[in-house]
Amino acid sequence: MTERRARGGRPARGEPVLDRAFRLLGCFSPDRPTLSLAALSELAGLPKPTALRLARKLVELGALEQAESGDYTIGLRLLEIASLAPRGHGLRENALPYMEDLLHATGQHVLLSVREGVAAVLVERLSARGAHRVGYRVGGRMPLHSTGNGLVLLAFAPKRVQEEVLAVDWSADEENLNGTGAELRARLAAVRRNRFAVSSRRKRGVSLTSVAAPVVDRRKNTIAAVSVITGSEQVAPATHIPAVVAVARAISRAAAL
Amino acid sequence: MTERRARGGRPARGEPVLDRAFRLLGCFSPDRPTLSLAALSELAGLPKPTALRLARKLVELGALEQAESGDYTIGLRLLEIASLAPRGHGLRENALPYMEDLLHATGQHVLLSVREGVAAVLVERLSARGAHRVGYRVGGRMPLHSTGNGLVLLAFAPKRVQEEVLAVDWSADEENLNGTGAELRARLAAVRRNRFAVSSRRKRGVSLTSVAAPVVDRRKNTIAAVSVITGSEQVAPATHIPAVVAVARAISRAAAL
DNA sequence: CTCCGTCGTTCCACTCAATGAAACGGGGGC
DNA sequence: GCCCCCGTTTCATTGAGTGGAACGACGGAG
Repeated sequence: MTERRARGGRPARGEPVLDRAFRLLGCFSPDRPTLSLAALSELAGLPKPTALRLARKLVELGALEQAESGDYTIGLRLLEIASLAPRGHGLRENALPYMEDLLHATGQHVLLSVREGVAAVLVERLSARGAHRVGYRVGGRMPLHSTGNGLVLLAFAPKRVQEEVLAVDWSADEENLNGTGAELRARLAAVRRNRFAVSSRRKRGVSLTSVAAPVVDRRKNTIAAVSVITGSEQVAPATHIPAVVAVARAISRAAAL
Repeated sequence: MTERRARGGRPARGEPVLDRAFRLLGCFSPDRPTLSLAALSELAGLPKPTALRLARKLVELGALEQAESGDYTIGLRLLEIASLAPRGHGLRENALPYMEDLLHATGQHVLLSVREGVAAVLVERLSARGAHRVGYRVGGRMPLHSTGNGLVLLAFAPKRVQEEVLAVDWSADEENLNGTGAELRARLAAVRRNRFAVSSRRKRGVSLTSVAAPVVDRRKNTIAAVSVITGSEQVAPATHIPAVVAVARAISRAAAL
């Protein structure tokens, strides 16, 4: 009689818990640093009870934190763990003093980034007092084809990665002033020859110029890139090339230990 | 005939996957930034096949990375996610310029930390050229009872937390020069009254003095602590009190936005 | 005041994703 | 040759994970 309908039961195609958990974590972004349960469940595409259960466990583990309002935030535990990433804080630790030198000697911003797939991830940023506000955020991603750091990382990346980036037509990218296809290819060759890159890009009207150089490990593999960013109205960017190259070498030596 | 023995089957008491995954991540430490599968399985107390399966999934998700040697490392993806923690990089972003001022104006190291349970977690550290090497690592933990930052965070923490710390007998702690029980209690009262803390501790023979002050939010809740660390042979630490207090207020204002 | 929408939450019958003992192949030391 | 430890694959077993439904609380609109 009591016509019992199937209640719950597994999802059509089961998806590993870990994938879902990291999808939850991935829902946060600079624009959305805090999220309600409903938003989380919506963004991650998970049923509410599932999102709740996962979020609670993540809070218990310290990966998330919960404000009094009930909204969720990324937790400190993740920072503790992430600070052990050799390509992150490990690298940063060695590079920081040299980056400070570079900041005082040159431009408005000094950036340190590493390649992750077909993007550059910003590991550290130092900014001079009263520098132009830039959109670059530590932990954020930037394109490989239209930034100084990106060009360096791309030029010394495996062929496979280069082809993947070159296959895309970037001509619609407003910020990109580095050309596409053959043009970009020539640029990369130049970067390999000179062992530095100079690149301009347009950001909300103003054009910014970056000078970048590779950081290498013992075996001369490029592991990161340092760059100085200056506004176009400043002194000729070429002035900074020797300083950037020198600092990149210094960091390479410090990181080789 | 083919005497089939039960193969595998669930563990005696099933343990959530997420707990295990984070246990794996928690196995890494400053001394052990890279781990082999065997080490991972050993440290996390997981059967080898289970450790392998989890580690592989974490690599797929970017939470771990694998060197050519096969050893595992913390991955960059975690840094990307962690950089969205409001109490981590969010706070840091606002504090950094003021911390630089403080560094140039005063001591050897400038520290920014927040409380996580009964420990202080270091969110940022700036060090002067040629400063004493200190064991403090960004992302690392320090005790609440024996550091300047710790005392500030403890003094303004909920009663519950204070009692938990006070209940422990710290007299065996070699580094602690702040006393225990009633002594420590009096110290905390003083910190609340003065709104700054001065604390010394012994580190490998040399004694270091830190001057710390609270960073507060709009509602005057203490959310972090800034401190300057100087070697004992330097100028009187008290000299730095006004600077530290002023910078703490500046950061409070900047973080209130 | 009532109504309605949305939010976080609990319940629980249903399964498949997760499990780990066993067995395997390969490399390094002795 | 032998042994030992490493990472890996296999597969019978089962409880951890699941989500539709239902609930109480809050708040804004009527």
